[in-house]
Amino acid sequence: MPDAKGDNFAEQLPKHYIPADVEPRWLEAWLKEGSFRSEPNRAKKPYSIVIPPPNVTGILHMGHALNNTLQDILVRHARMRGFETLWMPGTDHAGIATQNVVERALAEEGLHRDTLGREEFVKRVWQWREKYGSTIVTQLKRLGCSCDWRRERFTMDEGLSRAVREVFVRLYNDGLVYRGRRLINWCVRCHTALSDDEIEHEEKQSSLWHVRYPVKGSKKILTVATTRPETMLGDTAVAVHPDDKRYADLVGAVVILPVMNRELPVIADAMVDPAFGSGVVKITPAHDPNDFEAGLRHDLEQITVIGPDGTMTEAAGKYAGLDRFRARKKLVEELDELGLLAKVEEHKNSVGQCYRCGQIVEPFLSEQWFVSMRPLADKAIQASKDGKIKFVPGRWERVYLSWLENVRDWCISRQIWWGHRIPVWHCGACGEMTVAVEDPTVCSKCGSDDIAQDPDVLDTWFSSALWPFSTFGWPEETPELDYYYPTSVLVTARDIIYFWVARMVMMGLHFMRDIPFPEVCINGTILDEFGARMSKSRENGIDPLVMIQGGKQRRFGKEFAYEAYGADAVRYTLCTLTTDGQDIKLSPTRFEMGRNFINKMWNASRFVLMRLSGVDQGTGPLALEDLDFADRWILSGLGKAIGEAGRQLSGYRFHEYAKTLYEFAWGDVCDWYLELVKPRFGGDSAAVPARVLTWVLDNLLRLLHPVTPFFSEEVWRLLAAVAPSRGLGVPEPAAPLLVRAPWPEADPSWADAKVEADMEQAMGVIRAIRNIRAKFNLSPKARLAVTVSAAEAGIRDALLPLVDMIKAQAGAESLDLGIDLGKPAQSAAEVMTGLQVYLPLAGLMDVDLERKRIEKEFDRKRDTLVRLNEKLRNHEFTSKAPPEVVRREEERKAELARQMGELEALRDSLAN
RNA sequence: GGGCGAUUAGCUCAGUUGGUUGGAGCGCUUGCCUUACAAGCAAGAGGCCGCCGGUUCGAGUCCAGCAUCGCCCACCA
Repeated sequence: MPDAKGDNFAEQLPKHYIPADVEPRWLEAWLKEGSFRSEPNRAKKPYSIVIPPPNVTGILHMGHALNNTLQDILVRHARMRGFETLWMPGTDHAGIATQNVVERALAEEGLHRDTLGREEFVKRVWQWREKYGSTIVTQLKRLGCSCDWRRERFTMDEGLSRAVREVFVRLYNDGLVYRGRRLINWCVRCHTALSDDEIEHEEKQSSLWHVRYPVKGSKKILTVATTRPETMLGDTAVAVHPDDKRYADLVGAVVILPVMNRELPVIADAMVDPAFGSGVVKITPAHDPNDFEAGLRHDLEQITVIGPDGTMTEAAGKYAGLDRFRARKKLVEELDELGLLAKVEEHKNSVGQCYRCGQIVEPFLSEQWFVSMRPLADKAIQASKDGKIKFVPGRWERVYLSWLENVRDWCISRQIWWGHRIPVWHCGACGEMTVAVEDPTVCSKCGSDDIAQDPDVLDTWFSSALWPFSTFGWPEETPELDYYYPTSVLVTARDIIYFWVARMVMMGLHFMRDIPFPEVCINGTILDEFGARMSKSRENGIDPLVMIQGGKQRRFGKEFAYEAYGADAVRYTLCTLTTDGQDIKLSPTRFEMGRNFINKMWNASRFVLMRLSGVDQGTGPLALEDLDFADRWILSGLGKAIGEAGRQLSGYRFHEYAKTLYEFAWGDVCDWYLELVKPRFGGDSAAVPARVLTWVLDNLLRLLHPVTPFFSEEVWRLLAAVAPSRGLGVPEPAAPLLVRAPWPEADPSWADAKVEADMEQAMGVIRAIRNIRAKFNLSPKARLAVTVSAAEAGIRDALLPLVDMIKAQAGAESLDLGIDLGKPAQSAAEVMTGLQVYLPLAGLMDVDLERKRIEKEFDRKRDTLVRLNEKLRNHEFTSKAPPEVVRREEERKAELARQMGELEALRDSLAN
């Protein structure tokens, strides 16, 4: 660790902040000190967050960076506020995603899971996880995430697996888990069932084929419209609307299914929309959800013509063995040749695709396990309606509710190998199912030992749904579960409101009899600089690690090199961009903003450290009278900033929090206070400004810590070397580590509206002088004689004690302050609220330029005055607007008139 | 088909409960290597707040409609 000793150590500090020299060091130190550890502690209030567990296959992307930065800000803030704070980390086994990744890796070695066998394959996945599964965890640490890493969990851990089994068995016993032969979504590539939520719908241009079905024993033809002709091979009926007069006589008749020459009954069912197509629908119970239902109503046969691998089955006759899309093409050709293709229309329809591999999914009839959602969902709806769960922004509550209100039963069985095996054993002897938490050895009914465990595994989201309590040891009644549940808030992205948030609420309410979190903070989605989602195929992603550590990155077909902005800069930038859950258009250059801010803070800190070394700050309390005007002003600002920062964080207004710090730190402290304090470090007057400066920096670091933990911790350490004890009262030793230091509190006595107003006035004068300097291109070194003419005594008196300060900041040799002082000859002027500033420019002034400037100013004010006069003459306004508004406008009018008078006089004086 | 979000400076975005003269960062212009910082300092230019109505003494802000873009949902044979 770089030395922080010796009087001039601060001068040795680099002029640019170098995150790479700082961040890894603190990472290690915090972990070594156990700074993020948490234990149940009855003496303190708990604050807990469970991390949205990233997939073990995952590598950190910008969405993670944003989501986890926000969580870390909340967690660090809570920790500093004195809560017993736990951020619970972990990863998700991500069944299908991980299986796919490992299958691809095996394919590179020429291996396939089927040749390895289930046991060996699962072993390989575990090995893969051992090797690569901690990648994202390391990356989260690098980002600065202050999780209690000792407690890291994995959804396939022993404990969590136990929770999964327990939940399954209890739900089964409650009648909320059941098995059934249903039409589910089937991915022909992943070879598994999927839940409705795992399907992504995409609108595609397709065709609507009209096919002629001859009526048996008649010359009549029924024309049927379909978007999926290949499924007609599995038709078991055609249907018309019961009230459709066109076909009333045909109900009960029989049609001949083309190609297959199967006889199909014509049935009447209200599901048919007579206005669509010909008003006749083919019924394919095994390949369409509507038809499936209709098939049940009419007791129709279910013929599966498309198999699990996406090829046609034996039931498809001569099309057996053909890929489903080839079969479609050939079948359409055959129908055309037979003269049975009435017409083909353009048609848009949405096609369901697997969210993991993108393959078009098939409705597929099979035996699956389901969770009965209605009773669980109703509780989750009630929790929200009772206000027990609040969404931020609130609009997401409706999204959550509409899903719950329309939710259908959840297909939870997956025909893959990586995941929680369903705890059900089928008896070969009697067919009974034994559902048990512990592996049984014999059938629960007949006692036979000829039992085999169900081959299916559970949907990944089944175990994720238990995350807020399974991670704390449920079903055991652990101290953690008791202490940290419910958690304090959930921070996540909107695309998993259904998958995850709603299901956690359902499971939490059912098994813990309490909500898992009272608030759900939904952060925006990170998009590229053109507003597109980041994806590998678009090559538009921005790697957070590259932004943090620097390096090369391919984007849009080109390779770019980036400097190391540092984790703090990435965090700060993301924080400022987070406004009310809006999506974020991001480009790599945005991180310069965070880098610049931290660099500015670094240099301000260097300045303070350099000034402080060797200064005796004293040991007694400072009285307000001891303080300079500038000290009073910055303390007043500090108090406001502390209040603001805390309020904004409590309301999840991350952007406002960052902005508050930016304005106070860069605007007030750097641009003004540091400049004001400089002259006071010359002689022996340094004790007071040193104390205040130390205190301001101390507080600022604490305010910054949640968002820029590394930088602030580093400066905290450096500050301790020159000012181990701090405070405006009797100085007290600072906390050894900032990460555990208390969140600042504002002393109400700091607030001083008069000081702030006077400072505002003085700043105006300083800016006016600088403005004139710039306008007339005066050398920065030119020492000027300034005249400030106040309109009234109050203004003069307020400025009187600040004359030296104004002179110093504006670079004035002299400053003549008085009431209604005339304009010195050949001077430029600035007319401001309550006063004029004059600057003599003998020989330097361009009279025409100055006249134009004055006239422009005058015209602008006149226009305003005209509008203001109209407003004030309007009786509606003066009678209806609140009196203080009217009064304010009256005052404004008077001031405007005064300023116009001054401008007029100025213009006239120019003529002379 | 239903719902949600967005539309404000050249770009990316803030804008609290309606109330003086609508802000920031980047970019741009001018001048500065001023002993914390050129990743900086100082000064400045740049806005019919998407369009059209309405409510109101007063609308970027509230209401209705329209347009454009984006997202989500939906059993759209």
